[in-house]
Amino acid sequence: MLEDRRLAVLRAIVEDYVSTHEPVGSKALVERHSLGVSPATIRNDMAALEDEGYIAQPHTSAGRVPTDLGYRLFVDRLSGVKPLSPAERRAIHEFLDSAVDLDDVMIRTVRLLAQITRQVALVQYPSLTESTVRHIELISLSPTRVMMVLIANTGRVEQRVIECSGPVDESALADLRARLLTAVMGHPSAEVDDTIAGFTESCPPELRPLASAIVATLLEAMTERIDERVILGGTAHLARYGEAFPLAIQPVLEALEEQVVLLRLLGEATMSTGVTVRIGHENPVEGLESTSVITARYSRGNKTVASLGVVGPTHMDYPGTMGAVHAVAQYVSRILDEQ
Amino acid sequence: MLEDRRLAVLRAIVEDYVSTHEPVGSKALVERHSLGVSPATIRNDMAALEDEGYIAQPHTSAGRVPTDLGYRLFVDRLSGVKPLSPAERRAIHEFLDSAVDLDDVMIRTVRLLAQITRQVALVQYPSLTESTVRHIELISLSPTRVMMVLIANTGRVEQRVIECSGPVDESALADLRARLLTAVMGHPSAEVDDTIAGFTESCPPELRPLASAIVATLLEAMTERIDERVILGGTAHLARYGEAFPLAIQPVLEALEEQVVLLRLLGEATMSTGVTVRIGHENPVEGLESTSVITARYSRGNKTVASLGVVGPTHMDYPGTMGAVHAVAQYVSRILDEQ
DNA sequence: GACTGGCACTCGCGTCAGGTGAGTGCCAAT
DNA sequence: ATTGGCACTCACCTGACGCGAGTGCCAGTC
Repeated sequence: MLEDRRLAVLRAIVEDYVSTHEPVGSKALVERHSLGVSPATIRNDMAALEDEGYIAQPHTSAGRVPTDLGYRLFVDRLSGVKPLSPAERRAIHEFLDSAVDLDDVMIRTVRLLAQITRQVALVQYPSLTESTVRHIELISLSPTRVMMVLIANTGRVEQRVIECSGPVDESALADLRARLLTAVMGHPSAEVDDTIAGFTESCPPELRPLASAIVATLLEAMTERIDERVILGGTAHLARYGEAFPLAIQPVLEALEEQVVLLRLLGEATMSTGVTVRIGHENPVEGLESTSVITARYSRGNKTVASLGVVGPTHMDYPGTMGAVHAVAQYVSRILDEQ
Repeated sequence: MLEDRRLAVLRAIVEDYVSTHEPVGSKALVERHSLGVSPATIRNDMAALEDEGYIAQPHTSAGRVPTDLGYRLFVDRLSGVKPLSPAERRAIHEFLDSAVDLDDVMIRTVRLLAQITRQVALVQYPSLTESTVRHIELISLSPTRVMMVLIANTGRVEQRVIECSGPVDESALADLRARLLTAVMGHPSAEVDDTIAGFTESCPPELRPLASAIVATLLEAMTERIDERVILGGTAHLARYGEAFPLAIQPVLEALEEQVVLLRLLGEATMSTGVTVRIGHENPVEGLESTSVITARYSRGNKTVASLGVVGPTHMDYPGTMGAVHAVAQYVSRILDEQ
């Protein structure tokens, strides 16, 4: 009972602080929420919450502000995931449905997510490891240069140029292409390592130098570039906070420019299902200590392929943002399935 | 003579203001630059410069600050383009030389440019119109879906998926591919419109439906997506200005998120040679009224293919930035030529 | 034992006055 | 044309002051 009200107070504090961005005091709290008790009682609860580390005062004689720990408790126990309105769902659907190819889906997704959450949005391209090889094409650019185009079933395309030691004729290339296709087509990229193991040796001797160059490039494309691309949108929202807030935007912008960082943010979401929330210091990335990151995985069929999410100040609307991220991830999965 | 000194004063004001970011007064001016006259004289010159609109006072009893017009005069008549140091040139060369493909060249370029100018950098992908078609590949993804991959001599690759009304067999596809190649290979993309004019009719009747779908997609890829991609780097530099400066970063970030805007910035550079500078209100883009944009074209062979540049506050180091943009454009051209 | 009203205390913040100094415009003198 | 001198203007800093929101604590009540 007592415990219950304390949690209700915490919830009220988080909600008020998120909407006003100002420290919230006991009096304002009883006015805005019908808690049925007096400010003095609230003060006692607040003191307890502060002892336990869920809230803090910026300075004596100021209201309370939730700590990272407070947000954590709020997210874990006090709030659900706010579903989007039917109108919003419809808007998402229409917006994403008119995408023409994978690039377009990704770009539209990142814009959409930034727009509805009013935060910085991140979208990771479908990963090659989780996808299967749909086609490999070898195209001769010049006598000694071959371009390899790798197409995954997610629609993603990787291209690589291979420099050959000697001239390559078209028929050899066609032969190799056919052999490669039977070796890897339909296999998950992750297995290509294995399926391609004896490939070079299985070719006639005169093709082997080229074959081994191609295999090397293929493996490189498969492993090194995995998950490589993340796109970013809505960075302008970072500047919306009227300065002064504990959100110096420079380190955040710097962090967001590093692909590696973005990949860590999206990749380390452990929960395989649902929405992952990382709050303030829980973030593994320097520069993002005062931001929260909300991510969700999206999938193709029943395979998880990649993640998307948003980055915003710790004092964000968690239920709403989580709902939006979740919904967008679902819709992206649906779009990918349709293709 | 008198005219000469006035210009020298303007130059000194611009230089001081750029380095200190504080309004510059007559006394400080004679101290820092050996102008050989007294502060009072300088004050007269300043009054004249103010009348002519080259400088302004933020408020009475403050020093002077250059206006957009002042910077314009400075750039046009008072400053050259500062060449980079040999060390910098070497660094550029090494950094760009290790790029492995076109994407890599672009990404490295934008990072490099952002780093050496300490501004926001823009790099446009080589345009298709200015390039020639090196290869077209048709790949069947499923019985009714064909992917077209278009490769330009710049290394740029465009892919499109074509939905067919009925099933397509491999041999028909191979036939079409061969016909397409003879029709457009080696032609500048701009001419493809013409060279492809009678293509559909030249095919045997049973291929025509597919042929016309492919031609439509090809033309669309050629025209609609022309120049489409610009990449951005170093946005964190925007946050470097200690607030308060007449550079509200939110509108700038918003403007920079629009591909259309970026393309206008890079595309409208009229001078075909050298470096283009657009200062403050000269910018055609809303949100960038208090920034300057410095761009240069880069080329492949002797054909201009696209532009790159930087965006920064009007009070930037023009000679240095112009030098850097120019040098990077040159190096990118060289890299493209080598490929 | 939980809740409440009352009360003294803290301290950030906005306002105001006064002083300082950089910078200016003007003018008479050279 | 240039210069030194001089009065004037403001932005900015500083310290004093009062206000008010918010707190912690305590004694009293149900």
